[in-house]
Amino acid sequence: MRRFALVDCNNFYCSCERLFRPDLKKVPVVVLSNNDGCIVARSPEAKALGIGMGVPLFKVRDTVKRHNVRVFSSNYALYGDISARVMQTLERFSPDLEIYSIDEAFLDLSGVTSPVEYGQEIRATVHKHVGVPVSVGIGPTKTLAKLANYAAKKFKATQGVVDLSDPQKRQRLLAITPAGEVWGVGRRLAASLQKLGVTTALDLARREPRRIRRRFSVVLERTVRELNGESCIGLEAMPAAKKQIVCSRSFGEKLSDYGEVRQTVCEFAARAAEKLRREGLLARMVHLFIRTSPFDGTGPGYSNAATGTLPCPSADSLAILAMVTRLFDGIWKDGCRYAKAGVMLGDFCTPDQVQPDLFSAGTDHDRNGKLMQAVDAINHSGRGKIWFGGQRPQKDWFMRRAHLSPAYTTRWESIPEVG
DNA sequence: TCTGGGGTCCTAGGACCC
DNA sequence: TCTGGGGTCCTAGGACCC
Repeated sequence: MRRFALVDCNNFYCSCERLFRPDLKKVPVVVLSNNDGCIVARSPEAKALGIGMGVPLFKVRDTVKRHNVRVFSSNYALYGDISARVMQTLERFSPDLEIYSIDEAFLDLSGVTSPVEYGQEIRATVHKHVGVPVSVGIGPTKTLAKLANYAAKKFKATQGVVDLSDPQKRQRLLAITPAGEVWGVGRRLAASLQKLGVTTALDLARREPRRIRRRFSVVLERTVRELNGESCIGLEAMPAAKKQIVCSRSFGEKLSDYGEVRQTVCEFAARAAEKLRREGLLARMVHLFIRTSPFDGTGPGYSNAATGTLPCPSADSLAILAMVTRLFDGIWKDGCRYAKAGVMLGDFCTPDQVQPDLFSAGTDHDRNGKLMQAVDAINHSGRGKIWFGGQRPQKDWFMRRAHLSPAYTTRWESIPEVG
């Protein structure tokens, strides 16, 4: 029988912050989204205080103050590095591993004879080598492994490992799990299902897959089958090639000045182009959007976007910047308080798939490839040493990060000392 | 005062083809 | 009265995930 495990770090960002701060054990900790906007991770103590996931910080200020909740800005340099260490450790436990997100991975455990003990070993090893707590869910399908992981986190008695290979055990858990907790069932679907009298995961599992397909979609049909132990979603050990790259951000403060917003979108364009080159891809499609805040009652609301096609697929910052400034002039409107903008690249191909322009000598990629390599190499050692005309070098106001922890593992100056 | 960012997949409908 | 059938490609929008 096939057997999948889902290994998921517990409150990952909070656990990372605690790694070098033993004094934060047992106290409530939260981590914020970009711009210090919303709460995106909570320690168990913070959850117990009733602080919800995704809640804007300003709405829980009182609770934070009253219970001395420790607040951190998101520190992706730290989380990315810790994540890589966790994944490296997991690789020892299965040759087939799919890194599903920054804090979770699916493992193929098909040959393993005592999965629960194996799960415990995984937990202990990650804790010893990296120091963050993980939970392990095991099942014959990915959806069931996900559900097992949910149970492993929710019920203390499981000691962080749950195996749902046994159908009876499976049924007992499904019966007490709300349908909305199932992987692939979001808020909207949960509400629609409710109307059909489907409230628990077991209700969903007992529906006729064909009818679910007709009423909803093939995606939900697969979910139903997976809940019944029929594996429909395989392990993807090779990360799929990206289909789009986005660089977008809310501004640290509202901007109304043409020049300032223009510089900012150029900055996004340059970052997106950098990501594109790191993937080794060329883009044909360039998309730009700007908008005011939907929560801002003080000015006129405005949101607009434009898409352009490059004459020749490119990863050249200069070509992409030129396109973005052209698009920008097409959608700019005076007198608005802009809150957010973003650049999206898409319609990718690889350099060997490019059809060169009949009337020009070589592509942008040929002409500027070396220049881009040099720029990336220089900027790699610390952001913002070289930038293009129009682009805005990063400034303090660009993003609020008032509660940032040190980059303990990725900057020499920030390595903790033991006295 | 203060509300994240980066992705994927599926479906329906229109344009167009023979 | 009554005007086909089968197919592809593209886009926008919706839903989901972390």
